[in-house]
Amino acid sequence: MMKRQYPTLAEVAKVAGVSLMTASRAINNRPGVSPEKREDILRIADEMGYVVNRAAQKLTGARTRIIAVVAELHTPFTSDLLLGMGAVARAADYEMLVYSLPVRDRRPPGSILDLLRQIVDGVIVILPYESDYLESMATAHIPVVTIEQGTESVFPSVTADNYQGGLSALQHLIELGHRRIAFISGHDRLTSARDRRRAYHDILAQARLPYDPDLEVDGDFSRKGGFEAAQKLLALADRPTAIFAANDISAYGAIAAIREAGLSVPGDISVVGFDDIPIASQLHPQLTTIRQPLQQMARASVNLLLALVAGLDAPSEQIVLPTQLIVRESTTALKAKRKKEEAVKVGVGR
Amino acid sequence: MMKRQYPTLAEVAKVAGVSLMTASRAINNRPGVSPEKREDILRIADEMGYVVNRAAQKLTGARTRIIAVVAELHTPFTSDLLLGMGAVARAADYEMLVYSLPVRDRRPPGSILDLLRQIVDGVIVILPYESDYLESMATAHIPVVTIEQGTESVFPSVTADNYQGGLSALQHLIELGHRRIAFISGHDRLTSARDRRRAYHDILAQARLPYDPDLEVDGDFSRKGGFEAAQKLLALADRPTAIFAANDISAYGAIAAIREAGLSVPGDISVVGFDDIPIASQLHPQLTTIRQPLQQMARASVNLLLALVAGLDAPSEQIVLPTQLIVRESTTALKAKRKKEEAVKVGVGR
DNA sequence: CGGCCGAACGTTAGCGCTAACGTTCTGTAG
DNA sequence: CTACAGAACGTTAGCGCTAACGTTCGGCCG
Repeated sequence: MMKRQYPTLAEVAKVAGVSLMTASRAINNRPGVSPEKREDILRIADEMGYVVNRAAQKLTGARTRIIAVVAELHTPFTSDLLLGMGAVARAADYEMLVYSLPVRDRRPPGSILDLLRQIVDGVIVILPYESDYLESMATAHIPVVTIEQGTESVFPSVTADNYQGGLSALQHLIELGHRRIAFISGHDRLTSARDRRRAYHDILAQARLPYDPDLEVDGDFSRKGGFEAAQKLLALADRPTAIFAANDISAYGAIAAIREAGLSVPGDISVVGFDDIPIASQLHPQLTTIRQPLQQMARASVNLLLALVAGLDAPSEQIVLPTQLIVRESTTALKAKRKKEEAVKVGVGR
Repeated sequence: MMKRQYPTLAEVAKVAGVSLMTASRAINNRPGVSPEKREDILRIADEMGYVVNRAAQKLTGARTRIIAVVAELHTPFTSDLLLGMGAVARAADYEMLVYSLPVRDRRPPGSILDLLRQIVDGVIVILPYESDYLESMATAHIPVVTIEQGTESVFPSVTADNYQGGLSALQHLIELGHRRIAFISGHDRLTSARDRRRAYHDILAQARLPYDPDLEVDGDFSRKGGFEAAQKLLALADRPTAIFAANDISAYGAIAAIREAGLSVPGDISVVGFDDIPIASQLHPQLTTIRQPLQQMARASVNLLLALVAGLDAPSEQIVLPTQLIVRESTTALKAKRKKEEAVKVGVGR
């Protein structure tokens, strides 16, 4: 269908009165062409509306200057991450394509890499959860960088420091005087959720606070989950004075439950989230949370990938980027009176 | 780099003891091969891990069974739309790639189509606003379907019926007895925003309600814009009893402002949004709104595109899909007393 | 002034595939 | 028994490009 619309390199070369190869060199900015001729060719190519055919390019084994990102599109941050990656890629004169992974697809899309490697030079895989098919990807002979795969990844990876972020969030609550701190967890399927939970356990130990299994409730990373988890926490005889929710969404669910119970945030209960989703600074109360370094993750992953593409044998690097505590309205110091009570009851931390 | 890892068709053919072309026919499910041989070849190809090289395929002018979607990734619904499109495409044995348009990029990405046509069989363009570069796309010789481009599109297009949706929303308010209805608008840059505004003007005329310019305030499609718009409306001497916000986000902004002013929704003021974003059914109050037929839009656009790809000369079809009024908690009938007052003041509508 | 070197170009082969046309062979009509 | 149609296969050319070699030619050295 519709042929002969775009000129080929051969046609450009003919018009320019040079050989095909000279035109190729000129266009790909390679040595072996005199400056005048190069300029000539480029001008003519432009006038003729020449566009390289990447399919042909790829077929010969050359780079196409396209990268791909494989991601579950509606996961909280993917769109921000992708936007960042696109910008970084474009700045490096690369184009970026996205493959949208079907939601919770059971089938390994290892074949997706088989497809992509025929088109692009490298792939970034955003897989928030551990997956069997990561291994199936190892056989696809194309540079791969993973995001959010934790430190066990076979590929070079970039990830936010979920563990340190969790520590900061909890440290913040402890500094505000809280001793009875609950944790609303996410799916353990997610590497990030596990790291945040680990931070919770470790900080208790570190601050010499007792671990109460009643204070750890599953929140499913969802608003509903957070809501129900908070209800369970509020029903406890000795309810917590602060809650660390594994993500912002469930934090807001918890806040809704707390308010519905006639209590206030942060007056009665302080709440810290994780992620710093955009509305965290707009919804009331503005949420104290942990910000993920999305822009840095985007930049790091693309740069890492491009290095691999360029053949720089970057060792299987694991880049972990720092998170940041953002203090807003949803947390406050434990009231003096209750603080004293707590101190008596629990014993003074560290 | 890394060559000779995947077998080529020629190798498969050799192992199967047939010619290259016979193997090609077998794999592409074309006539001219005996059933036994076909089965044989397919089995061997599978065992050898053969994967068609789409770059080579495309180079010969054949279909690659890949489509692309060009979209601004973080626009409200794109992710839902894309998910739906991906599912439909996969069901038709097509793969789908996404090109993430830089946010409010001034540069025409017409060149993007030049890139994509070398790789895919057709493109869906999601452009919520009118754009000059749509025309620049007309020259790319590849099937294109647009979404949300309104009826002036040069390409076959699929869109939600924003006008009818606006009418339903306002009709709902009128049926509840409201006469003094405000409109919080979006950017006029967006086709959808313009259609919703038009519905507002038309319904006033239709219901013989007076048009009061004070009741039409820009809300920018954002939470903040909705918040500020509502503040202006509340400051009016004769404030509205109902608000139609051009999208859910600004509706929630408006609700926040109303509550901050010590009024209740829907007790004092009813609010209708547009879009039915996921949290509209979760946030308090659950929002009465207009649902966009995203799944249908996804299905229609992909099917339309695949028809074009198949060469069926679908005329430049403009598909407009119906929206749906979802009544939840944010609207209620105007209180009898006030209703009477209003009736006297304004005159009875239609 | 011959020889040699390197920059500037050209030619050839082939990436993996398919369209288009050849070839072979079997069955059947005349 | 010949002719011939049609299914089942094979061969050839070429899609647009680049790697890997040729070729040419001006300049510089001994």
